[in-house]
Amino acid sequence: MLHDPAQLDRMFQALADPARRQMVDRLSRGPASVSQLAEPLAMSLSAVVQHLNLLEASGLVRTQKLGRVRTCQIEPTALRAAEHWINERRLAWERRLDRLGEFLSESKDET
Amino acid sequence: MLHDPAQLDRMFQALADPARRQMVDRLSRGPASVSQLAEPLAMSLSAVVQHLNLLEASGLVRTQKLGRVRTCQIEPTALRAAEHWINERRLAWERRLDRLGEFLSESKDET
DNA sequence: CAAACACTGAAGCATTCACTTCACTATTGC
DNA sequence: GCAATAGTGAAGTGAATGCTTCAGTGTTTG
Repeated sequence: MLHDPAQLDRMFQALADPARRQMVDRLSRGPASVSQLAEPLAMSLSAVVQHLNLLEASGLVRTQKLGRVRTCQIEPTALRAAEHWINERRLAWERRLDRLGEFLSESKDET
Repeated sequence: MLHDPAQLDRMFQALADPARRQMVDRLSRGPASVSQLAEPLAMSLSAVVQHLNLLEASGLVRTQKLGRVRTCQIEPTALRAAEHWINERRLAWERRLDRLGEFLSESKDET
């Protein structure tokens, strides 16, 4: 399920930028062309393309060009990998807390 | 559930660095002091403290100082917020795919 | 009390980032 | 074929990042 650490790195790096997250957000509602992605963003088309290339390199977005328009869509597997990383750490922590809680209430029973 | 966009920004920013993710990973297995966090990392203590301060500002980690040692632990609510952001986008995309699939198989039925 | 310990903070420095502009290449529509 | 469209690529710039070193500050411990 894509546990390549370098890939994970590029993914979190990609998600770190607000403009890129906004692009992912837009794409989560359906595919879009580069100019459509650019439209709500207060920056040049060129800047958007640079962000997009990063998103593609990170695996979060896939694009294909038909004629002169590049259509972009979300790659859910990559999103799932990032989600999974966070989830595992959080669960590890929470399981630890649970065990600690049990331990405390048990040792309370033993006078 | 902490939807402050600036906070989300700081969180993803914090997760973007491999050293900081390694620190979070370590903390998911239980609390640690600054020097314990620093131990596996190939950088100065000072650098680690700088990362740690970022992690704390992002809300991902909480610390408290007793005597001369600062003990750090994970703040699972923050992790959950990041997880949630990703999850929502992924689900939106997947629901869209599902609807599309239904639509296609339905229109196949109508000759 | 002195030395060791566990950080903390400021300054500096090299690299990376997020842009910009401008020039350029394919497509498409008239 | 020519103009408009959709995007690409390279170079440059200023700000942000990720370190380093070094000089502290409190806190324990022998």
